[in-house]
Amino acid sequence: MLCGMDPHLLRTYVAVARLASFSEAARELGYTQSAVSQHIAALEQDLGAPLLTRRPVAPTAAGERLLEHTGPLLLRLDAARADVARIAAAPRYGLTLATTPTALGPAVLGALPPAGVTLRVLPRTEIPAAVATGTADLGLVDGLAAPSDPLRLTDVAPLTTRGIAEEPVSVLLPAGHPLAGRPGLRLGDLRDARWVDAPDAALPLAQLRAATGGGAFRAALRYEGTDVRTVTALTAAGHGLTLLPRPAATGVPGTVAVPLTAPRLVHRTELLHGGGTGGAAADLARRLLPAD
Amino acid sequence: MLCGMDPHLLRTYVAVARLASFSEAARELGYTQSAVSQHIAALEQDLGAPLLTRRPVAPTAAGERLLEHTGPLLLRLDAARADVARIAAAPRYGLTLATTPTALGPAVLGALPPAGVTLRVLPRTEIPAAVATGTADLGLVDGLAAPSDPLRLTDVAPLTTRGIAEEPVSVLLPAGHPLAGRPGLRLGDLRDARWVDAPDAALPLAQLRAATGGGAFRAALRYEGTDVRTVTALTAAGHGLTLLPRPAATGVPGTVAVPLTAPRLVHRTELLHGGGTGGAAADLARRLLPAD
DNA sequence: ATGGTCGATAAGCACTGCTGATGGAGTGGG
DNA sequence: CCCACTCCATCAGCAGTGCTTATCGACCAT
Repeated sequence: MLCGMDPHLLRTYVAVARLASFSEAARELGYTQSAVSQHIAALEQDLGAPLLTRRPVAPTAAGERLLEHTGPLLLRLDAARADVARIAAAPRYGLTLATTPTALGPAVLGALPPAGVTLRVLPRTEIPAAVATGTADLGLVDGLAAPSDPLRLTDVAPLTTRGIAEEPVSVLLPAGHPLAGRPGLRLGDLRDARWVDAPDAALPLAQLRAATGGGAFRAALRYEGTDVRTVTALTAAGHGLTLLPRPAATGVPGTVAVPLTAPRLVHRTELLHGGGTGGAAADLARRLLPAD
Repeated sequence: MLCGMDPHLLRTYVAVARLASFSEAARELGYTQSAVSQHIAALEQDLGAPLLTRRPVAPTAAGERLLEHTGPLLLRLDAARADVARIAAAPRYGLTLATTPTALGPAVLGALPPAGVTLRVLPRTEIPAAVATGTADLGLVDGLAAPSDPLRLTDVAPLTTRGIAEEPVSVLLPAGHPLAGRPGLRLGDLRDARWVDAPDAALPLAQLRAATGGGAFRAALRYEGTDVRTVTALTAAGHGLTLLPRPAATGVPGTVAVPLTAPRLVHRTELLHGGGTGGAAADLARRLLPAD
């Protein structure tokens, strides 16, 4: 029998689940349909439970559960391979920095070397994975947190993480908004506000909810993408408020940025990198760290 | 060639690294020494770097790095298998609850059903693993945290985690200690104190360091074990102070428990369980949750 | 020298895991 | 109603894998 929980089997399983088809998965993976069928059968026998319904092909309850595991699992596997391989490989010249759009503050931009850096803007959740698998040499993640509290990141691999900046948080309002004149806003003032939920371009409402213990924030509009400009334009046009770090919120035409005063939250930026203490990546990492 | 990053290969690798011997590892795994040699060779070729020095057998830099990955990786694999298999398996009667010694407060003890529960006291770090792999149905982990902050647990698998209690933290002092008369203690008062570091029987000093941003606490004695009684006895005998949740610290003969007033930290207890919402485990979980 | 231990390597072989072919079940069209 | 088509399961066959046994070279202690 095929041996239990082989990564190969898991990969074909996720492919089958994703494509909802044995034959399609076989084509994608370069196997025969027969082989895929045998892979799934092996997995099901090994785990003692059917994972997929056939006709239509869809995950069973057990299969759903397995799918929740496979993602992190395969990711960690790739991360491990990449991490070890990185030690052996010749140090690349040219550095890739994965970042969220709002993490790129003036401090970071100032510290970048004059040439040889590739910036890659990614959704928040993909950055640890990118650093772990070596897709990027360094990562910048930001988010809402209580002052001096670290961010809560999914750990895909043993990564080093260090806070490099904390900035005030601002609420971005359209110029004519009734609250636009205030010197500061408490979250209670915004109980009835409508928000633009742009988790990968601004600060995610989900983090606001988590940090404050879960008031309901009504999202008028959801924006999926990484372009801050678009989101501020949406706010200016009255589609809803946006939460941004202060540097990113100031000076946007047609809007007013008002500091969020309560609860006490900060926009925190953290630097992620793999283990090595040598090489261009570590150099840049040191330059990004606050002086100490 | 043996295919890359097979769990089999990883397992033999960790065995070899742990035993520092190919032949020993072969014996333990039920292979031939030859097979083990081939496994390691396959891994090294796949990763493109030597992982072990021979004679003496010890991990290289790359090997050390790999070892950091293998633990969580293999754990997650077992967790996934166990989690999926659990759905299929007939629900066991008899419930296992993995817990730290200090997490067993009166609230928990009161909620336990009259019979059919196995308690298993484990080191803090092993509890998530035990729950994930199904060694235990439920887990109780405790630690120091800022009020209403969740604990920072290593995520081995998608586990549900809920806070079930927060209690004050006390410093346990021997009866004659100069500070024993105080109504409350600030951490600054204890700058020069000697501690008993008993990470698995009391509250770990490491967490105190992490929560306060890293003053140095001098450990006079380190205790590795899970018996609270022994640790309180050590403190009574003057070997150093101990940090305990208040319920566990009160009424210990020969000692005085003084609340820690600053920084504002609490002893937080969290309940861990796997996914299912049915079965005896979920019932107990519901009874342990605070009324809401 | 020499016996003993350790890991690397070669040769051989059983069996795994693939392919290709066939079968049964469901589906849509004429 | 039947036929053609698609999909997955199953079977047989075969190449290649990964194991074992056997041997070798290196190192160590006696």
